[in-house]
Amino acid sequence: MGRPSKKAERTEQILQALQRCVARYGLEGSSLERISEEAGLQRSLLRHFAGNRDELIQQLSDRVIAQSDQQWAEFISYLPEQNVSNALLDGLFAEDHSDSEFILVIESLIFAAGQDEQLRKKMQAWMARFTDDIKSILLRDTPAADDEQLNAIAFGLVSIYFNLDSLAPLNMSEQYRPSARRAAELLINTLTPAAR
Amino acid sequence: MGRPSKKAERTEQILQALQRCVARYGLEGSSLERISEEAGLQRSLLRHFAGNRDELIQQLSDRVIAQSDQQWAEFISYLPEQNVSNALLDGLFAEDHSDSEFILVIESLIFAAGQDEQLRKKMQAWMARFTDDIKSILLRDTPAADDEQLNAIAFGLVSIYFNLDSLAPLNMSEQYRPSARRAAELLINTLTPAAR
DNA sequence: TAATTGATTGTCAATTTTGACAATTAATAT
DNA sequence: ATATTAATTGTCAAAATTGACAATCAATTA
Repeated sequence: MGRPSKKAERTEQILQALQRCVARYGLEGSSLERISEEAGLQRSLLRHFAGNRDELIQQLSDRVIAQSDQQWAEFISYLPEQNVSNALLDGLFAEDHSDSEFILVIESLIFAAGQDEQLRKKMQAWMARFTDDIKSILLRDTPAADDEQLNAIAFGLVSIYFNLDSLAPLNMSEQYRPSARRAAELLINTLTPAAR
Repeated sequence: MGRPSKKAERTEQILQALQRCVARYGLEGSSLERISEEAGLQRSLLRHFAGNRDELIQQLSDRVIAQSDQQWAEFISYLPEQNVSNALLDGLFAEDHSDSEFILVIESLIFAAGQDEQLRKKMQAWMARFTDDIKSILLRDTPAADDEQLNAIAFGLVSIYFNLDSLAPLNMSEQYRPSARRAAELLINTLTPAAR
């Protein structure tokens, strides 16, 4: 009995606000005041539902990583059996799929990982998963590919993908998107030149 | 007459400290306290020599951009006439040339540009210069190259270069450096496949 | 030596940020 | 209706951050 708990939805509300703030002002720039304003909740409620500052950041990183893993897994599961490289390009560089806010948060977390041992390990593992997954996707079209070359291409794709969204604060993402997509294409085609 | 001014050296001292702090804690995380500690000067002296917070950031961005332009111009001037692409790769991805601190500051500035009109314009121009310069370098080896492809490759190289250093907080730069270099090589070779 | 310029130190108040908790209000079950 | 659970509001103090300025000390020139 008793009043029903809103902890779940409130926490969601708070973490979403935190995510928006981090994408705009960075981790250090996201004061509890700003977050509470963004969430439309009193600052006391942040503490009540989500704990203090450290706990908030902890939860944010867990949440972002989990979200990323889930969306990425979903994306992979929908990839076609053949011609998977094109679908990968679409997924990474289609305008309507892009979520620069999300990537900006990831990058903020990577940056902050320099001062946080735990966070560093989390983000290291995340990054390794990401590149490994791209490698296995690429392997579907070219099972005999050289591993070193796969590493290079996977890293290149991740770089281009990240860099494109990291230009969002400059309002240059859309200007560079075609170049980004084409560069990624060029990279992939070094693996399967016949697929042109 | 009067006591000789140390403004020049002190300002240099302060901006170097600020640069180190920004690379580690980000712009918002670089409090005057931290900067003064890093510089080994009293906080009052920061204000005395370099002004308030906004002026500090202003000067940092001007300084970083000027430094970048100068070093980059120097680098370009030393490039060979032929086989320039290899020299470019060495310059961008040789371990001993790498200056991740510098790139982390650039990235912090790009991020902060989202909330600062002036800074945004500066960094937009900086980015445009950077990619344009890379394009003209690539043109030396392959004067007849397609412009769209050049744009793509230039953006790809910049992305790989940036991304590699942005992994510095994860201690993964060295792990990924060979892949980065090779990916860049693959991209360039799409322009001059004969040069393999 | 005296005057002058500027570095250096120290202090103070205003503002922001954070953490903690008490008091109140709302929703549910018995 | 009442007890219970938890959301919500409000307040307070501690700490951190910043801006401003006064006072002192150091180096130079006339």
